[in-house]
Amino acid sequence: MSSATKALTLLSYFSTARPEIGLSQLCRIAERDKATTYRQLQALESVGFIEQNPATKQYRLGPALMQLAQVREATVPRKDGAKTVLRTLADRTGETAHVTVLSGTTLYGLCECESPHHGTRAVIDINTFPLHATASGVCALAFGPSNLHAVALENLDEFTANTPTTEAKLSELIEAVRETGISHSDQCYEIEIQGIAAPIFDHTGHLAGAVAVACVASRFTPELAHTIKTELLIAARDITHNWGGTIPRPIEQSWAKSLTKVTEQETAS
Amino acid sequence: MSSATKALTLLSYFSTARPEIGLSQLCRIAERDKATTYRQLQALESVGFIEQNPATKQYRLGPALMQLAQVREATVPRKDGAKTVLRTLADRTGETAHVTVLSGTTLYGLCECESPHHGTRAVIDINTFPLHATASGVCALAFGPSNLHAVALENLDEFTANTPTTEAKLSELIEAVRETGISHSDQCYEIEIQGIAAPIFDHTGHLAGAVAVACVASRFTPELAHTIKTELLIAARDITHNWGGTIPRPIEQSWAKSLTKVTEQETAS
DNA sequence: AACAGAGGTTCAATATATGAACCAATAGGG
DNA sequence: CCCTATTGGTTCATATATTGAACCTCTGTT
Repeated sequence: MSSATKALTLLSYFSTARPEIGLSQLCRIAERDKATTYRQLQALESVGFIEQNPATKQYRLGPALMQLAQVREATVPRKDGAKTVLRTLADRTGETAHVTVLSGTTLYGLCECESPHHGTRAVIDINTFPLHATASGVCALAFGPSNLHAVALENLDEFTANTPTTEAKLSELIEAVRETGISHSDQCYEIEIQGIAAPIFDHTGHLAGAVAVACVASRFTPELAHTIKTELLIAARDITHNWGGTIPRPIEQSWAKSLTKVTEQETAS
Repeated sequence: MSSATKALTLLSYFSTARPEIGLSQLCRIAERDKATTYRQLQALESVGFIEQNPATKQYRLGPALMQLAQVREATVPRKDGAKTVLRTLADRTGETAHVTVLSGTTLYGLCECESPHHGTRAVIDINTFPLHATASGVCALAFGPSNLHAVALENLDEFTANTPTTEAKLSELIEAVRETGISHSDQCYEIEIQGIAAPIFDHTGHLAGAVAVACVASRFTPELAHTIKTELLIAARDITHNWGGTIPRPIEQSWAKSLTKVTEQETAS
């Protein structure tokens, strides 16, 4: 881990829940030395990545991030192309929808949209999604570059009793997703949360990310699952299109198959 | 300069004009060693600040910036509170409007809005504003913390023939701004561009940034200047309000005085 | 086939990061 | 009013991570 990486990592401790952090506090959270941390904060401040609240002496994220994010979005317009679709998805399903983007071997959260339909709802409060324990992650494993597999196996943390912590279990999940084109995580990351995800592709035909719905488990019924899957596929197509990509033929075929199957089950019951 | 700072500085070479940069190209632009630059890019990529376009192998800004910017805006909502005001300002003046924020001793560009009224228009393509050579910068010097002065004097680059490059000339400008509450830069940074700026304050009563209009010099008339000043003061009040601050009494008084003076001049001519 | 340019890698030299201990200032408690 | 426990910030010898010239490998051009 380079010193630059270590300094940058400090930024990840800031969140909407904890927007300002003091020096000592940050040292405790990050389990770092005070002198080092202080100097790293100075370095970050000098380039505008953080700034110090003059009143409290606490640190918070800085203005340079706004510019860079603007350039990023102008370069790779992901957020704009996802936001409206996400809102529709959240609205039609009544559950929290979110989009992740794959960069290298890491799956980053891009955008989240909660539905106002229910009082209780899932809140997505993670920055990087564990590949093995989330619907979006397994989706990436199923359709993303093959080197993701090794990365996933290196980190099989057990978040809940349902988390797949063995290669066998994970491969089984991945195989199922490859067949249906839709990923389903039954409380693998968080208890009480069911996740369903579909892949998004870029103009090169590679996996660009995933769109997912996080559903409170107690509300989860076969009917809702069907609605979510239907809407999810629409959203995945729309976002893929907005990002300038196209859904690969095999994926579209597996989607067609799995949706009719679901419908048959529905009508049978 | 710490190694982290050096790595972070690489990010500033990315812009909407040059969104993707290859390794060799970046080395030339930044005048850096290839091996070092490569490792720094790796470090930046590992934390999602940049990513490599798999097709071209070129680097571009990464997705982690989007999240951080989101947290920053949730923490210190600057952009939202400026955008609509800026649009109105650009619309009513017919010129390009922009907002800068002061962080430490650096003045960062936050947001820009061009007016569609004219074919030729000013484009704000800088990230950090020189304190001595821009209307916003002199505004910050006039009403910001006193330590800015020393920073400004350390860097009196001559951009045009009009740029104030001596302490005396700069002090003269600052004094004028302190009296009128409005800063005017007559082609100090870029030839053919007139800048007019007004200060913005935060809830602690300290200077938070500036709002400015960049006007193509050939269109600049006393009438337009008057319009710009009038609208600028409205914008400064609105943004200050949106950022939870208030305009200090003395500033409001100097504004009242300088606007009536301008009006007198207008009517006299 | 030879060449030029790209991205990426190696290793010794050395500049840079590190952290225990230390200061100064502030806030609360007895 | 002193004592203690915080805080943010600083110092300096030590040791570790950064550096860059030279090198490799691959790709497209002449």
